[in-house]
Amino acid sequence: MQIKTLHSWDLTPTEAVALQRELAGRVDTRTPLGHCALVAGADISYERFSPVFYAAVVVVRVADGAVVETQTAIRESPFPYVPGLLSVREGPAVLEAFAKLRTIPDAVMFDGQGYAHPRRIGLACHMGLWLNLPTLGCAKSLLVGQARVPGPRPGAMTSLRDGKDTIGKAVRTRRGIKPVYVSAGHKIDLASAVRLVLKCCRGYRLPEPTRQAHLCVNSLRRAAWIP
DNA sequence: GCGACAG
DNA sequence: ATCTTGTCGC
Repeated sequence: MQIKTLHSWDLTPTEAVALQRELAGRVDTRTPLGHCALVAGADISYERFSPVFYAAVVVVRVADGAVVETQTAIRESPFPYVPGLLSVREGPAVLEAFAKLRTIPDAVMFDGQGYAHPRRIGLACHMGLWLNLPTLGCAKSLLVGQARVPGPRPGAMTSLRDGKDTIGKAVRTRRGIKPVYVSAGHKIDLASAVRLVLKCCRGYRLPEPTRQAHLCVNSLRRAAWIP
């Protein structure tokens, strides 16, 4: 798919924060999501102490969970892990994989936060601006905010709040496991994001698109392993 | 100043 | 994120 350049990625941490502050105003977290037949999941994997990133985007058919298309990219990232600046570290590699995609998904899920971010522009929001597609964040742990533990049954949820703002939802996707934290990315509202995550869960903690992307990047990394 | 801190 | 085997529980 064609991706229009939004800005340079050659940033210092300070510049990255300034960029987030100006981009945050362009994020749309109020639009209800339309029908979704194809949902993509994106993820990154790498070896400890290595700057080489293995990225993948997997398009899944919501109806049956089948993988429709997979694209990958292997790329170095000079940017360190800084809480709150994950998109600057992982974004370039993820976008390279998206550029190779031929199937345009109806929505994209990211392994990390969307709106539930200190400046309300986590990985999913930032990628949504670049891709100009509906996106959402489905994280395994919290960056900011607090939520009560949701009930034990799948589908149970509680609000994730930061001060007075509701920034996401803690969602139980499976019984007996820790909840995931869902937040809107771009061109989607929170209710739609939660609905889609639950609709994409097929017996595992993580929704199928994200789970498949995770499996993909790990096998890609191991396949590239050269002792 | 201290603690927290997506992946 | 990654380093790592078996093991307790739904």
